[in-house]
Amino acid sequence: MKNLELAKILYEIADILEIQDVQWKPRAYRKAAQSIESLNEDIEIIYEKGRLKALDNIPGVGKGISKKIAEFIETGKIKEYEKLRKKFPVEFMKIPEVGPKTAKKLYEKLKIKNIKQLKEALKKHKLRKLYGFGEKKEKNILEGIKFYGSNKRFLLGYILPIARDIEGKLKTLKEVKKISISGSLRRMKETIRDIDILVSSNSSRKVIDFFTKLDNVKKIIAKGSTKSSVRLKDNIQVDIRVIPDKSFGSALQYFTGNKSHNIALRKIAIRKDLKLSEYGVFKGKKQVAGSTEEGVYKKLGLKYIEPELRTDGGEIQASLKGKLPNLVKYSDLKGDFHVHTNWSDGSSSIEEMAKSAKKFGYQYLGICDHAGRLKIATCLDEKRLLKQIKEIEKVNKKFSNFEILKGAEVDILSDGKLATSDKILKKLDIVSASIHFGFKKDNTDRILKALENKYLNIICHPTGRLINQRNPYKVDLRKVYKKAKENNKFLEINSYPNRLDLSDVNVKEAISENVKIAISTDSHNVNQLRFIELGIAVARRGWARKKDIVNTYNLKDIKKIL
DNA sequence: GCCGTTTTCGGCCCGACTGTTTTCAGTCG
Repeated sequence: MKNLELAKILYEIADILEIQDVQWKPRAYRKAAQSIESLNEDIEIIYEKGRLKALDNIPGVGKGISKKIAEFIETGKIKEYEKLRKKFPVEFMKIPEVGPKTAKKLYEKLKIKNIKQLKEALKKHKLRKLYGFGEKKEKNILEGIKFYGSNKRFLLGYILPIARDIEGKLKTLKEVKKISISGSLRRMKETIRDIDILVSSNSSRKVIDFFTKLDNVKKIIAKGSTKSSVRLKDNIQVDIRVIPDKSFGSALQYFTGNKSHNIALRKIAIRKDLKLSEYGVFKGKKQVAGSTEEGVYKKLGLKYIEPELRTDGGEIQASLKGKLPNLVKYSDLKGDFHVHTNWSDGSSSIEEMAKSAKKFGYQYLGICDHAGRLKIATCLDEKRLLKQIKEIEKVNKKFSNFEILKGAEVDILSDGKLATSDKILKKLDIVSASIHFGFKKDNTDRILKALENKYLNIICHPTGRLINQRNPYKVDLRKVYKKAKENNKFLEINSYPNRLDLSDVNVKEAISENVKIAISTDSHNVNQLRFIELGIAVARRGWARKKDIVNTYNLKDIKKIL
């Protein structure tokens, strides 16, 4: 699967074009890149099935970019990109604080070609000589380099399809008896360092040979008779381990982890005069469990623990006492509350989004385009919002057993007021509100004030963090939980891969305060509806039950509640 | 380079914040 590799190239083309002060194209390339990294399907398969026309159908991809994608799939390269990357170092703009103008100056005025040279130049204070550069800027760029260098984890949402693709290919081998993704990926951790795959088989060599020859492998790091590691072209490491079938359960348990969960289990085994390893549960030399995970937990006197809970964060005690939560299931959701359309910064139409949501098996879809007066992301002003309400009413007539909920994602202004007037909000089925600026302040009072608005339903991405990019703003969540509970408001788990906000830890706190949670994707095109599983995973990692999640309610009930 | 609310040509994200050159350039969301 080459989706991520291709997306990275398109992002880099955008950066270089921006350095050259090319108008509009950077935007187009970035939009296409975003769209491609969100795809669930292998871009090569899309091309194989539908050629250029199918590529052109991807939101944000048109005549020009689809040709470049085809070139990439057929030759492994994009000529234009190869040409561009010779003109400017592609890495510079990935450093926070370094934008197109700075990147250009570094290269043209100081002849700096890579990050190593940039570090040296910073040490020698060479940047100070440039117009507009001072002490602070120098310090900020240094910190930016540090951040960029330490940022080696991949986002769950973009890794899952790649891992499942590999899993699917391995499954076609007749030598593969059982197979599972394991490690942090199976625990659905928000970021992933590598992909771990576990296979049971009697002919491990054949499995490993096949694995190391997968078409996207860039480098074989290690290859033995039972395990192997490779690096894919998009730099993700994949580890495979092949074990005998009778040990599949215990190995899956072991390789799923996490480490301290495993240590705790082994201690329990010792107390019971048993031994637990990846090969099984043993009484003396006799294997007494290990072919299934359930069997392993049972033998240790534990109720089965879902992978998402395995953090040694109280799940083992809960399991011993039979007090594990009945977690919300991936199939429990009846709708999505927060998606965008081409009325604001999304790229699919209202009808396209609704059709896809219905195909997803949903009963409802909340369209919450940006609304306000700030004009960020082509916000809807009140006039256009009213017009969109009319349009949704019209589109709704085309559906049965499904309803588009009229909504908006309204900006929370600096004083905590909402950017759209109550008169308009009153007409909506669902009102979401978000902080989109002022991240450096303490935003507690601002959110508390917003929670007082009588038409508000949901606070979106309540902490504002962006994984690997931006820390959460200051906010006293305990006060937010309390007020949300009092005023009957919901807090969002935003499922977008780099948000996952609230986080698992926050969710656990919130539901212990009896706050209801809304899981939404914040989709900007039809392909992003799939992100919902990331949000559900966060909920599960936060011990949420079905009743804690409002979009497990059916259409009739949710309309009443809203 | 993409796309279509009215548009197949002509729009497309603008304001906050930071740091520095003290009046605005650059970055970010």
